[in-house]
Amino acid sequence: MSIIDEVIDEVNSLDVNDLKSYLPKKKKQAKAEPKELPPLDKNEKVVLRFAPGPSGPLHLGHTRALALNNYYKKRYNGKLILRLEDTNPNAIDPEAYVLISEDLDWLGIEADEVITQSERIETYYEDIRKIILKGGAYVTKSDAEEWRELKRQKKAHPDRERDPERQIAEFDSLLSGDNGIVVIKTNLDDPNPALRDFVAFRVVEDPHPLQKTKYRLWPLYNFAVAIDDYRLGITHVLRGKDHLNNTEKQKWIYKYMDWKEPEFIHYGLVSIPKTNLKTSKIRQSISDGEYSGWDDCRIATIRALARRGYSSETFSKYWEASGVKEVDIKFSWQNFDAMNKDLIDAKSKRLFFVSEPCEYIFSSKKTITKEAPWHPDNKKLGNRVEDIISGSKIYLPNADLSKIQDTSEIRLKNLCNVKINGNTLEFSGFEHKKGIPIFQWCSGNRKIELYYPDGTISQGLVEDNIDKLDNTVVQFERTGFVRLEGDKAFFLHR
RNA sequence: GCUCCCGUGGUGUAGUCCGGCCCAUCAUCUCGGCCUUUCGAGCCGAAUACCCGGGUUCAAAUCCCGGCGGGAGCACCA
Repeated sequence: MSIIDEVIDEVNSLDVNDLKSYLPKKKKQAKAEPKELPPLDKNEKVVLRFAPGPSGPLHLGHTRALALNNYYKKRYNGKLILRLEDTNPNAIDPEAYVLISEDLDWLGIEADEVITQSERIETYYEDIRKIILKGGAYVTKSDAEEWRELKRQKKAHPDRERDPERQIAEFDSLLSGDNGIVVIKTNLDDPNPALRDFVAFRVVEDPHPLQKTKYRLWPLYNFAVAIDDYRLGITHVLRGKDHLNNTEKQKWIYKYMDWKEPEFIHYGLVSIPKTNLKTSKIRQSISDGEYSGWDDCRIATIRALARRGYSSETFSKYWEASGVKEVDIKFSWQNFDAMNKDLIDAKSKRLFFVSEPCEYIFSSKKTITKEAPWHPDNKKLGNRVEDIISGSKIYLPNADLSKIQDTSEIRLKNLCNVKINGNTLEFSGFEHKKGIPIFQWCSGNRKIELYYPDGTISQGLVEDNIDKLDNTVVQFERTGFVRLEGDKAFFLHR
């Protein structure tokens, strides 16, 4: 009998309960401490940047780059530069320069420096001259399609081979009125067609919102970015995977200039479901009158989310938890909302909200006092108190009424029991009875409109004492968290 | 089509570099139970994952090969 059979027999003979003692022990959990994002390679002061195009205010999609860059800035006591990339005169909303700064302020992110690319055009001119002189760039006035077709075939355009002095002369002619482009030479044999020779400058005659007609030759994205990242001392470029090819292009500029490259980190793409983030589309809908503005509660701009009552801290928490991996991820409103709820729950006061109110008259021998806590757990917030005299109007939510009999006894939450008799609510005691339906109610006629992000609007009544809660986040019990704004309330989440 | 990146529960994430302490972490969601003057929160419990197939190895989420799947780029936009 082999040793294996012996062991099998022995094990089979054991009692089930004895066997349990052989199960591996559950390891006790190691740590509840929040996990950290991976460290950065660093030998020097960390300098990061956030670089949006000023085409509109910031939206949810921008907050990942912002949160991650700001995280590392704080972790390494580094520096964060806000760089406004306004080198396409046709794609600029002049208001965006201010809107973006406001959005950063609201998020609680402080840029140590603000740079506007359109103020740095001379720098770009100087550096491209150097690259041309080194033979790293050329000017062509050829037809765009012809030039592109040659690239597709991995062939050099004749203009590519001219000597640097000639290229400089051509460059000057672009500054003084000719049409053409400046191209960075890369490897024409590159198997990736996206990486063969890319345009560094082009002519745009349209006036720039800030520089007006001062310039006509404008740098394109990859050129301006590479120059600025170096000139501004950026040590770590942290951005989305969609920039993978751009990184390869930008490296050519570092190579020609003989510059040390920053560390490039690319995180995966985020898809944000059921959310329109396209600035141009939102702008169109605003001008069509469909949306009330950049802060319409149906869109996912920072200002709209702020108006709904999200805490700015939620954004950084969410993105830090999502990490910097190159996997593409799906944004989860559910997880995001759960994090936000964690932050606001303990400090949000509770209010009754009565939708589709039905009017009743309260009847009792004496005045009854409502004494309801502002928060069920956080007793420090105290109570809201209200005297209800016989003959007062009481409003009850229609949806709840439809579930009960006309003559039922119900409990008015935090007040007393009543019997429904026609349109009268007759006092029937204070005793807490099990199983009796409990109703939220309102005595006043304070109307409020509740706006949901899906566009629906619910009409209802709210407790009278909301004035001092204007512009704060409260919880309408059983409905969800909302932010109050005058006679409107914006739905945040459950 | 070409080039590049990436595949762990419904979702996000830890572990992958340096194979074993991983019958796989944490959060959220879902479902029970407790508590509660409805909701929420809290507490207790349950369910759910290593894309597939080969290989290497005593041992594979982890290393190798091949599939499959997802995403991005191929602009005189950013």
